[in-house]
Amino acid sequence: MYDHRSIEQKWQQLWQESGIYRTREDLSKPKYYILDMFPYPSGEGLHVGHPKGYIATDIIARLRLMKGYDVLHPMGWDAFGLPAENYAIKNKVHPRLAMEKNVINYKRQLNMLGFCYDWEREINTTDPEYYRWTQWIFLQMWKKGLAYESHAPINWCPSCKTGLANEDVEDGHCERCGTLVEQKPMRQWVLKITDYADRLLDDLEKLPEWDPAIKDMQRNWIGRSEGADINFKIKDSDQTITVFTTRVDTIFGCSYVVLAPEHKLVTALRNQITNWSDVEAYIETTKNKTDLQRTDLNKDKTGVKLEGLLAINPFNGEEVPVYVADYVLNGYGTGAVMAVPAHDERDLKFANKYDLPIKGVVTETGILHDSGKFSDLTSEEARKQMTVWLEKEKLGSKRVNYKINDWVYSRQRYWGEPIPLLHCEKCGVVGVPEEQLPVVLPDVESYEPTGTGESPLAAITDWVETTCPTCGGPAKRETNTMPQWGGSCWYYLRYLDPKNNNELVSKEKEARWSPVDLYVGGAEHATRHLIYARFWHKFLFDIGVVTHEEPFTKLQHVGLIVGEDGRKMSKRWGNVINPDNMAERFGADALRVYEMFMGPFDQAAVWNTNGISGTRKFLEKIEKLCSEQVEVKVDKKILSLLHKTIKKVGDDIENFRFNTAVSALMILVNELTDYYTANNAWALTKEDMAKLLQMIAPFAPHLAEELWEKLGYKQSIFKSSWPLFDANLVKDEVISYMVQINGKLRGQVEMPAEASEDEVIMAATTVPAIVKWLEGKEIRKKIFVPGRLVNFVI
RNA sequence: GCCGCGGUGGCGGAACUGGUAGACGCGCUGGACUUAAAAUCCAGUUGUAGAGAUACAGUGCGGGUUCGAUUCCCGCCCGCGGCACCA
Repeated sequence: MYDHRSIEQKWQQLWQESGIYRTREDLSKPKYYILDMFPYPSGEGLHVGHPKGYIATDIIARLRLMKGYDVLHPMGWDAFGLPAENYAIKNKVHPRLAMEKNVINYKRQLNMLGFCYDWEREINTTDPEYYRWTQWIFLQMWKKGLAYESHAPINWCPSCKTGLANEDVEDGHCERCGTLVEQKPMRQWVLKITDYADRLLDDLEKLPEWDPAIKDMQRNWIGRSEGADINFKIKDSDQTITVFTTRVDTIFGCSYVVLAPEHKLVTALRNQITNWSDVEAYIETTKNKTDLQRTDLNKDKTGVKLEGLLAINPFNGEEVPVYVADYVLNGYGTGAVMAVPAHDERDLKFANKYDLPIKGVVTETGILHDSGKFSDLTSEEARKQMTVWLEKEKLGSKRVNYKINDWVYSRQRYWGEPIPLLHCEKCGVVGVPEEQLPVVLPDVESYEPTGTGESPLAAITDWVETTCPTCGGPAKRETNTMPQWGGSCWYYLRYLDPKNNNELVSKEKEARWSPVDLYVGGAEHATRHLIYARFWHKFLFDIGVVTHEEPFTKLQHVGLIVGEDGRKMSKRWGNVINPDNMAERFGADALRVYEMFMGPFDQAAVWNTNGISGTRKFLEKIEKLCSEQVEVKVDKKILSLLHKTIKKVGDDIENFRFNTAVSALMILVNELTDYYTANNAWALTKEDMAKLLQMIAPFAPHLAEELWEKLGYKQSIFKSSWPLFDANLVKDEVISYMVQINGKLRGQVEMPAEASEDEVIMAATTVPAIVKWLEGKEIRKKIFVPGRLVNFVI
């Protein structure tokens, strides 16, 4: 039984005093930038699931340190956001105070687990010296026309009283509080992420070391689809309905055209529509539906025919009726579709309900018929030729559409970065001059959201009212703030040069450390933070601030740790396991090893407190084995096992197979312990026992340091070089061949590694267990796999 | 509906490019030590039959390829995650 409390405290203090984990900026060494997704410091503190990813990066960082890299492994706080603000409203304290308290607690917990962060580079998104640059980047985007003011309806959370981005809505509900989201027209700032949609999609191909699951989620979210815009002239009118379709090839089966209820043409054609009151009533009812009601797939399709209107199919001149129906979304494509009930499920439902013609034009084998001169072509070929024809006749054009929408970037809340813009009566919207940044978030009387479309900042008259830097006349500050996701879009760059007062990162530091070599975090960020950060990074590349097009070379997602009841750890279920208790009872080292041993890193794992006692026992064994130097009687087999283990542990760590690395170490320690018990001697020399400790060190740094010191080493184990394996010792001298009869294992035979095929087969036929099976049988085939097996087919 | 991931003992999970299925750990059973318990140590632990050697079955289900399949192919079932009236 070792005293983990004193050992862990001792080494944490020594590490802090020596500054051993400070990044050296040693240009003679190769760089390695390893990053965790920085946490939001919540009031509850860490639960046992949070550090899983941090443990993994800590292990890899320590391995790389020992392998001679200049390692950058920083940590910081993503500290703007709603929970701190809601806490502030409830308790009438400044959110900054709650946040500062939480940060202290988080930092204590992280240090308790022995992480090797370089705390001199700590950043906090709520620090004006930090968000000065968040505002600066926003300003550059605004100058390039990538930030624009919009009045379109957006997602509005009536409980949080703020607008939300599409990414913040889950299943029609507010991602933060679960309230049903409404559509509300509102003035807002929007970032034109759609301008980067193509690059965000195409450049995923340049990221071979990204988790494929995350890449797929991003592809899905961007949702590129290729098709064509097609113009349908309206009979007896100079207006045209442009529809978007990915299936031009089915156009000869088009039996009607549909407009979204919000489509501009509906009101523009009002005078020609003879049943306007019906149409108006329909539009009114859709307006009152929530998005969730509108997009419910199971609901009946509804719509109203626009009497008096006929649209002309440009391919065959056919006149088809026009409907308005809310199954067509105004926000996607052109807000109008051509309906082909024979080849589209949704159109079919609608056609059946309103008794519209259903005309098939493509066979099951994908060949067109009844399609004029395009008949007999394949769908694919027809799409090409028909699009060419459209462009030649000027009746339409090729078109690419995306599901991703521009990023609604303003929030009507207090605890966020002020948007650095002014509204001047004469000059319109004016950017705050760069030398006046940061626009510091002022203190307010009440943090309560107003619900008026303005943030609580609007109440501070002497902050809001200012002068226009362009004309010197009166101007008002923008009172909306940035969303939670703003500060995290670029934080990985600030770690490179956290105290730079002149630029967000210097050219030298950027060139030295960019891009991030390894980034680890939760998959829930796939379509938010990870898309936003790539978007900002590409923008920064375009304006020459960074030198790479992608910020993160390798991305690995971490699997959740769920409670012992199989549910997500939450106060609500009372299944939260606190790392403080676990570290107190079993030690930080045992907790670290356990979390890595639980299972595959990227898969969800169920917490089991019994399991941690197993890794504690493992560490006890090592402690017993290594704390006292004894006589050495070298055992060749165990020496070979040591070298195999060195190879395996090194490979496994780099490939996120921590569970099998730990298992390999357990096997080695078990062998050494058994030998020690039987012979009262080490099976390995002191130098080789030290190699065992070096392998343990990334996983259990405190115990490894302690035992390393006991073996007589004066410098930290993390200043030593990662052991190399001897390829000759990894190879087996004697191979145990399995002998099969008809593919079934019937015996084994030990042969020297250099034995020939004939020798092995010879030996195999004489194994008693095999002789029995071969007796009186004819061997039809002999299969020999070098180093593995012999199989007799009889 | 579309995309992705997964299904192996009582449990978490191993198994390299098709080659000993169940490593390692937890739990459980029996034993040693102890007045007793905890801790520790030893033995066992997929199922069926058998005292045992051993035999047969066995990696979600049904087929296939192969000397040999958890691994490859075809067709399903179930679970998880993402997207979704996206035309």
